[in-house]
Amino acid sequence: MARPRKFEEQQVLRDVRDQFWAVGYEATSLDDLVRASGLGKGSLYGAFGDKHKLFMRTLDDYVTDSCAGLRQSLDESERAVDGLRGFLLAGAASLRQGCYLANSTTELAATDSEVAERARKAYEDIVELIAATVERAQREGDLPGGIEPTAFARTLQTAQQGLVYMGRSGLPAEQLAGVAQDLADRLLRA
Amino acid sequence: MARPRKFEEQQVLRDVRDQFWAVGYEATSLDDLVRASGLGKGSLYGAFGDKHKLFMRTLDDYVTDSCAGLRQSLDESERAVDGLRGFLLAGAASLRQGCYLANSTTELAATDSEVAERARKAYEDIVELIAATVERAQREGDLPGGIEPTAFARTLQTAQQGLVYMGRSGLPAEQLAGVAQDLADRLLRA
DNA sequence: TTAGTTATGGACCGATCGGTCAACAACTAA
DNA sequence: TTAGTTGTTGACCGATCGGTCCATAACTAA
Repeated sequence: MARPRKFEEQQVLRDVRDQFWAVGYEATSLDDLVRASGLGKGSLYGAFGDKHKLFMRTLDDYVTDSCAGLRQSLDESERAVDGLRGFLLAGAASLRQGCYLANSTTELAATDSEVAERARKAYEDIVELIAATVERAQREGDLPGGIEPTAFARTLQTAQQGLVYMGRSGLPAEQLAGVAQDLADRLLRA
Repeated sequence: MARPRKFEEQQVLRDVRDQFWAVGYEATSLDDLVRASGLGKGSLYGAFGDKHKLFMRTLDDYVTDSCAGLRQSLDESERAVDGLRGFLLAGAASLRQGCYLANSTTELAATDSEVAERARKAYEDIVELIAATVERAQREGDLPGGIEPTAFARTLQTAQQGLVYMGRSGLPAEQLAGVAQDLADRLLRA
């Protein structure tokens, strides 16, 4: 290792991610990242590669952490349907900040195939988690057996992303919360 | 007028909008706009002002046209509930391209108050249109009278924006169409 | 101590950014 | 015709972009 790094990698990645998150990928300059991380340009390049590699790293970490958190939240719910409700309501929590993956996908997926592919995989993974929980809710008698789990999981995911977007668009928090309740009530009734 | 303009304003605005739409605001350079419009930089500035003014103009036009189209589509529906269903399904039509307003809002609303304000107004206008159509559907007996029109309009709008986003994220067209049908069936049942 | 290795940080690079401007072209009114 | 006005064009501007490089610092192994 010779000379040791003077920074904590995870902390730097979080700071960099927050900078990208705050203003977007294109609007973030290397100087912004230097300022946010406290590192010099050379260190940033040496440790993480160029701007795009660094960005993809923060996006990967975000997706990994988010999926792990979702899995845990779903598994922790004694009744699966409560987990599904929590998943929906979570979409109304981020407000103006939005979701890092959704913001990045909207900005870049049409022109950046790496981002597009990452998003596709992430949403497929989430659908799998949700679908498994839908099946559990059916076994627990909280959702009709006739529902096709994967298709319904996509419906829930779409509703959740709608909430995320309406929050980003500036819909007032209390109105957004009302929509979230309404959607949960309508989509998760037995 | 002295020397007449050699370009058609509406056509230039559409070309410029399509360029912004294709890659985003920040990723579009003035040279891109010169190329897309066929005009020189000076002409573009003389006619529309700077990059941001030009962008806001295209966004305003898009919102105006979209709202007019929606109003017409809703009014043309013999049964209001069919208009509402059409509104939902329309969210699944744009696919990767997404919605110009939604793309722009996600990219810019957090840092550009003009865009944020424009988006907020647009979505409020749309909620009004939808709410009026919800009331009509109630009078026509296709929706329960107990529903609060404005709140339910926001629920439908949120679901529609979820569809728009999932399309942008790359969800395959046939799956997106399935989600749209599913959402319409679940949210618009009497 | 010394030789070797890696991390640091900012000076520096060519390219490109958004925006300006002056010379010129194309019209109208007198 | 001529004077006045407006539109067009691309050369040009300073600023900033993403990225490189290197002198130096901070360590380890011999």
